[in-house]
Amino acid sequence: MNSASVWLVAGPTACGKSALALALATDMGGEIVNADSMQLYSDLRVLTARPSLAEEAAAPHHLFGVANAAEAWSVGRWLTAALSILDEIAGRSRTAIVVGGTGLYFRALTKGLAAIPPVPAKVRATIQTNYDQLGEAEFRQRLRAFDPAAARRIASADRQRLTRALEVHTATGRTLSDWQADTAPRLAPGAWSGVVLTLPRPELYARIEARLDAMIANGARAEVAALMARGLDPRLPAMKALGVQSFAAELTGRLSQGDALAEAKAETRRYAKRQVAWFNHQAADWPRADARAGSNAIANILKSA
RNA sequence: GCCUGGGUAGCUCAGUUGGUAGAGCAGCGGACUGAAAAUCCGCGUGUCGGUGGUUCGACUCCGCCCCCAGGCA
Repeated sequence: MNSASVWLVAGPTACGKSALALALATDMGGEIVNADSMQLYSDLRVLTARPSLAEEAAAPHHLFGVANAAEAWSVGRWLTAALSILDEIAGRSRTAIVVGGTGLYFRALTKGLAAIPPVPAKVRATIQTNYDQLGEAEFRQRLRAFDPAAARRIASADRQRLTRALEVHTATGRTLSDWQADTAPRLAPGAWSGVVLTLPRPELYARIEARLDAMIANGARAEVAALMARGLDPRLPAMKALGVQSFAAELTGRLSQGDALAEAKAETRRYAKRQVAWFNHQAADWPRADARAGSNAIANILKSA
């Protein structure tokens, strides 16, 4: 990347990232790139707190609402799309402001993602069946024969990672550990600067509370009803967006309105906590900034980093 | 004012015949390479309303006081 800058703005949900990104973009004449795994999908604008049409009109926005809930995007797919957009923005000599709460996406950008080819659906299905038949202990035993490092490293009951490891070996003939050891950053180390936004826990939780209340007032329930009416596979990523299951349960009468909202709030708080833990440990070397600081203060941090 | 039932974790509650207490929810800490708003691991956080007494020992028994919910007045 050349002299044009790439700014990465990370932080927990509801801390004010989008508003800040917009302020930075208008101040700098920059363009915003989404780094949020759920704002990728077009179906849940309200529930995923995606920028409004008016906000999107105020500055160029990329990768927001570009996917259909029926599709399953992934870090890899996002990374490819994001890199090509960053390239275009650099071509215009403008500042790219990559904003979102998905830590893994930032990691893929700054530390790389192993170049593992897509695993065929057939292989995945076979491995899932294997897991069901063998049970965790035996499955792990089988994985150990091919990829002892992965078998050792993956925590107990972590089916998702256990099956992924065997899927990769089956599909590529090379172990996941091997692939992962062979990973390089996609953004050159000096070509970007990042900041992690922080907020005191009580303040963050208060904002989450207010945000969920606002979502309800803005039609989140209808959005979930429309999504559920499509009868999509519940395992699709978009179906796992925070609140979808809770409000769907409310629609079928399994949860009361109050309980569904309370559950969605609790899940969002736990998510925010996981994000904070991720950034604290995976992006420990990024500068921090209070999310309430103005865009000027944050722009200065990004410029000097 | 009297009667009854309660006051135990942030909340709702459990606690056998006296041996300093435990569940759910909430919360807290952590892991993290293609589902990552995912997936997973770990942790009870407590003047048992207060105060006297009985006892080697009281959340458990007794007295008094305070608070809450019902009932009678």
